[in-house]
Amino acid sequence: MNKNNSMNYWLIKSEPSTYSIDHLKKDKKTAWTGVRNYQARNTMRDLMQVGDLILFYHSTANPSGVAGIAKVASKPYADPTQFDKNSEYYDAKATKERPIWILIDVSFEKTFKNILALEEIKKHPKLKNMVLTQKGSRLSVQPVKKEEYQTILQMSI
DNA sequence: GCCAACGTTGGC
DNA sequence: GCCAACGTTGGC
Repeated sequence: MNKNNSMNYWLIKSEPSTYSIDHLKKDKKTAWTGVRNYQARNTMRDLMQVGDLILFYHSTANPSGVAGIAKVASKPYADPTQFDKNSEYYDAKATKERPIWILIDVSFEKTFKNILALEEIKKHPKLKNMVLTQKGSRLSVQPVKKEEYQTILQMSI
């Protein structure tokens, strides 16, 4: 567990055709279901803390980019879809006693006036080392440095 | 639609 | 434990 009380920053990806920032705005809060990657799971389980701020990223979109801000709204708990036989995220190896997939709730914070396109993010010298802009990076839940977060916010105005 | 890069699976 | 094959992600 992360014992340090300072705020951390994150980025989560979603395809807007499946779940966009507008969906989150309408729902106000949602369980971030369906993450089936261990590294992303570990980030949600071990590192994210209630109140941390999250860049909400639209992938496979026109354009792809950061669409707004969300917030960590719960402690980690078992992703209910792993137990649901009718869900595309069902995992036969998971049990209630030993869940495999852990998630957090995310709540809506704000939508950017304009999507901050990946192209713009890649151009900015301060964002060269973001996990997002690394070649081949596919992580759907990833850490963002405070400086990177602040740079993104400034660019979004 | 293409395809590079990545993570996972499973044979050995 | 290695690594080829496969499925997925996600930019373009």
